[in-house]
Amino acid sequence: MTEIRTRFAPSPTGYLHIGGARTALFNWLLARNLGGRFILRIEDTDAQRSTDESTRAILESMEWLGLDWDEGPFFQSRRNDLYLEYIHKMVDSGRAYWCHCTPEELTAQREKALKEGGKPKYDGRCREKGLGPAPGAVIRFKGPETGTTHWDDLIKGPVAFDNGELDDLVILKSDGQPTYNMAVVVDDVTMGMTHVIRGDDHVNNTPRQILLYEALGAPVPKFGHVPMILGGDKKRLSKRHGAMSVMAYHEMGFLPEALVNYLVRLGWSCGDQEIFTREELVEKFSLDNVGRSAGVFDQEKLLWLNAHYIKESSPERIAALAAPLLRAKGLEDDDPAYLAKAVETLQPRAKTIVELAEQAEFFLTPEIEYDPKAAQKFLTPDMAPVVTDLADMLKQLEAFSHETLEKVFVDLMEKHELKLGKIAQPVRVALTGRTASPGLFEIMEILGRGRVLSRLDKALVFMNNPAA
RNA sequence: GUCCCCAUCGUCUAGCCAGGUCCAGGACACCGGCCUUUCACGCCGGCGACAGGGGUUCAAAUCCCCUUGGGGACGCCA
Repeated sequence: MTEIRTRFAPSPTGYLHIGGARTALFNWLLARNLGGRFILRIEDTDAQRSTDESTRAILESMEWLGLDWDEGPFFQSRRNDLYLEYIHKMVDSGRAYWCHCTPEELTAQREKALKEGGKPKYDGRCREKGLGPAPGAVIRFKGPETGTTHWDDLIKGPVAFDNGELDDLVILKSDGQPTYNMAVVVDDVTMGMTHVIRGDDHVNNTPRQILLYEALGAPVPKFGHVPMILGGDKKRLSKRHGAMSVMAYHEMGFLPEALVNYLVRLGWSCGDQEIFTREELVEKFSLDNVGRSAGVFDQEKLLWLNAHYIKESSPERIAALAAPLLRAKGLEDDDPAYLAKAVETLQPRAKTIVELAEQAEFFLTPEIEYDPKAAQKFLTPDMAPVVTDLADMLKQLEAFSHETLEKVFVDLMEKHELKLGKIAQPVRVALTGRTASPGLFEIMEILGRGRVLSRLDKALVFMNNPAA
């Protein structure tokens, strides 16, 4: 069997969104699974809406997700001569013709057809006129008026369209640019695509494109249409459902492997398995297990996967990801190992890097700020003697470790006849400013004697004079 | 309006193609419990679905038809 070739062909009219990312992922996975090649093509024939900034954003997103391409990126805007060559070849062979209808006439035609209960399509009035080029003229494909066009969709199975449903689509715009359908077909033919995996919203384009392949005498690739992603209200996913862009998820503190894992499982399955390494994905992916129905994007599940991958990652990696967020708040430490130690205690407690960075603040802040409620409840005058004792005992401690600290607290409990919980919470508030944190002995060991003592001192001041 | 596609717990899904082992399995979320110095993590348990109606068959979540519901497409956008 010859090497398969897949592609991802976004138009640079905005950032790479979740749906596009999944389409790219499926193409990438198919190519990697079958040992084929994955091509990236930028469809920028719409000069009005395409921007370089969008192209950069898309490439950045692809890279962040780890979807590397073997060829490209190719730009349609630089291949105009090629499209023109094919288009004129079709005119010469009688498979296409010039059309002089104005946009106004076409709109009128559509409205008329709609009123009569039909499909709003071009009526083919210029088909047999034998017109030539003219200002404002376009070239249309001369499609068959009878018969059916069908294909065996890799995901949906057999799909058939009546050719009578299709009108003569424009292949060359009046501005001299090819239309999407034409450019795509010429590209997919000349780039040797064997598999075209794209969004469900292209199903209606497929019969038209197949007709173009046939008119060009080119082999028709296999098509696979992946279902759309919907919002919670089952409507097509859009901005009002929340973040759409891949990089927004990056900024919200998601790990790329979490997004990839989530996206691939939205529409594809492999028995009951939920978590996949990239290697497993490449090994196990198959279009056979891609579902046919649309799926609702569920951020809760994405969050769960993200939490999972945060727990699984090395503290060093997570620390490196959180460091910039902390730095932005003016929190930094000369010793990267210190942050890594701190982060390690937070990994089972955070669902996003953003969340984790917030939780890590107390490790770095020079001055603890108390949550007012927490301070009021736990930093009470009656606890001052206990905290004073604790500080004294800590000063005399030889080794400042989890084990020795635990021993200190046991002694403290006995001396004051208090349960651990009674002592732990005030100390926790003193050290972190909050009532919830990683294990007390853990954080004390990491903070070190100096920070712990100064924070206890500050707490004592507060306890003895809560009004101030 | 016309055409195309889809239909299992709230959500993602397994099962469907090769009907019986499915009074339907897993995961997220939710609820309860355990663990515990707090919060998480983890572990255990619970709630919860074959859209409806006809067929075919000894037997249907699985096959066929209809209805309903949902989505998509009907551009000189891609």
